Amino acid sequence: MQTTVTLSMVAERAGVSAATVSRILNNTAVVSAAKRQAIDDAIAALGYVPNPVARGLAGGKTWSIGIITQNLDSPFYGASMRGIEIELEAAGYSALFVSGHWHAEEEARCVDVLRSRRVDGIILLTGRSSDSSLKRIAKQMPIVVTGRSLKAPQLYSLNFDNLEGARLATEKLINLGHRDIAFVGGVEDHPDAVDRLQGYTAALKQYKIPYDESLVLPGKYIEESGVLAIEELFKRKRVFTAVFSANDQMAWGVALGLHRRGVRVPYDVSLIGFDDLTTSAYTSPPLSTIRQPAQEIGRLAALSMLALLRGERPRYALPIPQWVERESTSAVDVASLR
Amino acid sequence: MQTTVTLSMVAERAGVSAATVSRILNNTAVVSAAKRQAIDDAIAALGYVPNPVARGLAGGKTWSIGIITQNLDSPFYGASMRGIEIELEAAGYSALFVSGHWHAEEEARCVDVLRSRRVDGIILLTGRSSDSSLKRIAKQMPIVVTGRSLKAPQLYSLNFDNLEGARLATEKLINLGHRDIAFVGGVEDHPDAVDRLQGYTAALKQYKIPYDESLVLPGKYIEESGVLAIEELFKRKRVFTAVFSANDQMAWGVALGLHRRGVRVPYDVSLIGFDDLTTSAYTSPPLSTIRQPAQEIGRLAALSMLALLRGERPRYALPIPQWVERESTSAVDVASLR
DNA sequence: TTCAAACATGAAAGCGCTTTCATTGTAAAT
DNA sequence: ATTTACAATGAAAGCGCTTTCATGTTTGAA
Repeated sequence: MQTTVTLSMVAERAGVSAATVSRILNNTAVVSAAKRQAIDDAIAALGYVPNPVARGLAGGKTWSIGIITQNLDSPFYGASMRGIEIELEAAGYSALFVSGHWHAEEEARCVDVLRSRRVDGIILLTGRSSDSSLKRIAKQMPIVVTGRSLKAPQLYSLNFDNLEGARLATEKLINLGHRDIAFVGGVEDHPDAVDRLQGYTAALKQYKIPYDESLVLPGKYIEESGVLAIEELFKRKRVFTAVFSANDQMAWGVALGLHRRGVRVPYDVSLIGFDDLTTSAYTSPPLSTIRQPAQEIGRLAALSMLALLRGERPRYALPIPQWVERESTSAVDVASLR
Repeated sequence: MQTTVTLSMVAERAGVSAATVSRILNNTAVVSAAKRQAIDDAIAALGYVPNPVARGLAGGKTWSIGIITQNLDSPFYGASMRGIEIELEAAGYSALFVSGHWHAEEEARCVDVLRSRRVDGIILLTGRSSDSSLKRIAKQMPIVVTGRSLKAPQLYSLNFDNLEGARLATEKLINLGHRDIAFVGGVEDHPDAVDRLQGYTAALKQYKIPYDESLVLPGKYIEESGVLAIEELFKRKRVFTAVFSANDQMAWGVALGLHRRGVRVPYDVSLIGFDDLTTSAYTSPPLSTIRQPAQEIGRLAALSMLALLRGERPRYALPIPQWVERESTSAVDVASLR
């Protein structure tokens, strides 16, 4: 702190002007090889590190980008954040994480905070804000959003095919002989929750299995919802041989609910989740699920932002949903049908 | 962006000088009530928001504090980050999260990044850096660390009593009649892992149970380690009726390893973890564990930092370890001893 | 060889704010 | 009434960097 090396000190030592040093730092003009060498030497000798705060003020760029995540402590978003960090750091940017807690209002405040911090762009991980408000933000700075499809200048969206993922999950269950498949849904007004429910019904229709409302349970994407869903299901006395949970966290809860009732997974009931969180490979039994590559989503979001920042149009797309078979699913055992 | 309101615009509208506005903003001098009112009005009318970047340059404070966590996607650190976010935001600070991945070297780089970003302070969550290097950092800016006990000016440490926690866990098992208690340890050169092993041996000694090396397994604090530990244990053919895992994540792996061998928790073997991650309440069966309040740790770390920043000496202490009984532990069943 | 065009570089003006320093005006002290 | 000491405020100098703008040099075409 006391001995902070500034650009002008570098300039002086190299015998050039501050402007020239800046030019080299930002690669913003041609500089003679001799001076370039002198400057590089001076930088090395002094151990100079540019001050991002000053750069921010002068150049208007802060080299920081804001990430609005929904929960800092969600396993899913954690992985995405990691992916973002990896790519952003490699590019010399810093990430400013703030969380919106599934609240459009709070999200708006997050945007304000980030804007006041003069971030160069915003990445919104599956937010609640309206499409139009996102477009408005995009008028001021680049923004990339996940969890929806949207087109606008300076705005890029990365959407996972939730419908297809859910369809695939249901289809797998059907192919294993299941007909009475319960569905535990996600937070109702999330687009992804809607898509997953649609995927479920699409598969049913595809295989000519009648849709039965009594097999569909509401959920909030947290473990507790899974437990409650099973309780409700038993209360309804509806026979089922399989459960498709709209995310892994709820599936863990479902497993517990089943366990409490003495129902064995997968012998009595098959269970499939959605997301493929790390932990899902280590539950007892390990959970079959649909892989949604959280970290990859983060990486691609960051890469897209970087492209936007360069003025390019990103060309990234998320991988397609993948079925991960583990030990929570098995062919339906006709004998054990209650 | 195009219409960014600056301090001088406020000053002009209020008919005062920029200096006076600044003084009010920072509460750094007495200003007559009339002007204060005029300025407040102008700020409201214009919707002025101070630019932290400019403030950072001019005042030397960036109102941001750096958080070095080990993994952005760890359930434990996630909760701590959340706690930090809550307190910091309330105080008008922003958090800059970077992760060190249990690498002293990487941690040092993180410190450099944060320093170059001119953060006002650093919170290090259970890092690998040496005590002396932390003290060196403390000479430049305030720092609070968790996971160790250390005293120095501008440095505050928040340590959880891992030894007592582990002793407590082991004691509970002993009180349930267990004598052959396996221990799955954490990353060897972590102070907390060392403490937890010591807690385990302390309880053994306290109850006059001989320490048996063949019951002690190495681990890396990740799920996989738990699975491997059980495999190793069976390979060793050592009888055991309980397992104490040095963290919850590994305990989940232990549960799976046991499940694979057809061993039932808690009927055949009792299992206890450490941390009390949210998910542990929803495993099948729910995991008994020692509660380490991750979010509270984060909150207290942030609060301590805020105190340090004010030039005060923090007076916070972590809660003592708490036993959380769920369904993975039971009294030893003499009949089922193999 | 000459002149315009292209190039390399420095001086200086900010970016939006804080903070010293100097200057008022005013109340207290003589 | 006059001096003295503050209290309130403004002018201006930065904080460390980027970016015009202007200037002196080259270069290449005529």
